[in-house]
Amino acid sequence: MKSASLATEYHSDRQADDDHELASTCKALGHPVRIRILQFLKRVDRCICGEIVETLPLAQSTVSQHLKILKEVGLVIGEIEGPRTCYCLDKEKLTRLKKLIAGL
Amino acid sequence: MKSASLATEYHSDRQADDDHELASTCKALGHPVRIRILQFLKRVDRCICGEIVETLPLAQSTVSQHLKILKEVGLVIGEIEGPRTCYCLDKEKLTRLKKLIAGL
DNA sequence: ATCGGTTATCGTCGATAGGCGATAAAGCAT
DNA sequence: ATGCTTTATCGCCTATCGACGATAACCGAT
Repeated sequence: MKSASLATEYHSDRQADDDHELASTCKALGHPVRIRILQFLKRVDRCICGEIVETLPLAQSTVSQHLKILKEVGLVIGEIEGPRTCYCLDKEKLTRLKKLIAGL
Repeated sequence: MKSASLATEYHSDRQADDDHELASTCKALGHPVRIRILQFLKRVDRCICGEIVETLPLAQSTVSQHLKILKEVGLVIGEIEGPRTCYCLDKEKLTRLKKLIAGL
């Protein structure tokens, strides 16, 4: 059961979904360390977690948390390769973000 | 006194400033209500606070807080007009955001 | 089977975010 | 001066964030 609220008066459900997607993606980008991680991944294309940890003045567990957040919104993909995890950007998701931002 | 840390190894100060600007701007965008406010301001160009409150299912104080956050990062400008405040987008800041996002 | 290397998760802590009602502040009108 | 309208701020509460160390989980090699 879904009631129309004042808040959706001017917005289709489709639009509301976009709003939430954009907000949650931006929230994930709302920390300088996570921006750095994205830029690093763009430069190196793909790398294992340990390399990312080396570039940052943070504990391994903290970096792993940031990577988890980026994974949850789909900006980053992590593939398990034996004992390690290989990370890379999801370029499609990044493109979609750019499109949503450009529409503001 | 500024020491070079491992974290800045691949980043100029200029780049670090951009990272922080982008992160804090994205952080401000990281809530669906604030996305809605920006879109509403785009549609109506400019309006007083009360009109924004009417479009949202939130208390006036809550909306005022969201507007404060958008003002702090410069996405929104608030001009006091007598007893009320007139809000509008800062299109230059929005353009800069789009540029920074496009560079990711 | 155990060890070494790598990454994810847990638990904890202080700080911040997000919501609200109540109240202050400011300008206009009476 | 008193009110009325509008907006900002305060205080409170709960929930989430961000950092860390410790530990678990996983795999490959010995």
